Amino acid sequence: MKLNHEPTPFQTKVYEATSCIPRGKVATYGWVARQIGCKSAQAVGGGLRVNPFAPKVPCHRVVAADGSLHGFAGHTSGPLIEKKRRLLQEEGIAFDAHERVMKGQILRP
DNA sequence: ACCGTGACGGCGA
DNA sequence: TTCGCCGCCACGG
Repeated sequence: MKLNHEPTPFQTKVYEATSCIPRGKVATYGWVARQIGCKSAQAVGGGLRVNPFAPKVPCHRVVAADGSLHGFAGHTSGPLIEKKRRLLQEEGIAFDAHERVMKGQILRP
């Protein structure tokens, strides 16, 4: 039985690429977009926003190009975002005084 | 089929 | 360095 709507082919690609992000590192929306051959990072974000596999797919390892955290589990702000940062720290990701992931931890194309 | 919206990215001031 | 504007792609109504 289908408890939720099935993701589109595009979304499946996004989830797959996101799953490829190794633990202890993070990737940018643009990076994921490039992996799936998409020129719009915003489209990737739009897909993760409705991601029904929230903790299953390491979407918390996807950050903005400048290293700042945007959304998580459909929330653009709030305690969920803090949780996201917490998860990353637990995985060994280091943040600077600006609450941004250090560039060195970000996967680069 | 069209339009508005959104977890972005890059560049210029 | 920070702020704002525009362009970009996919989805839902």
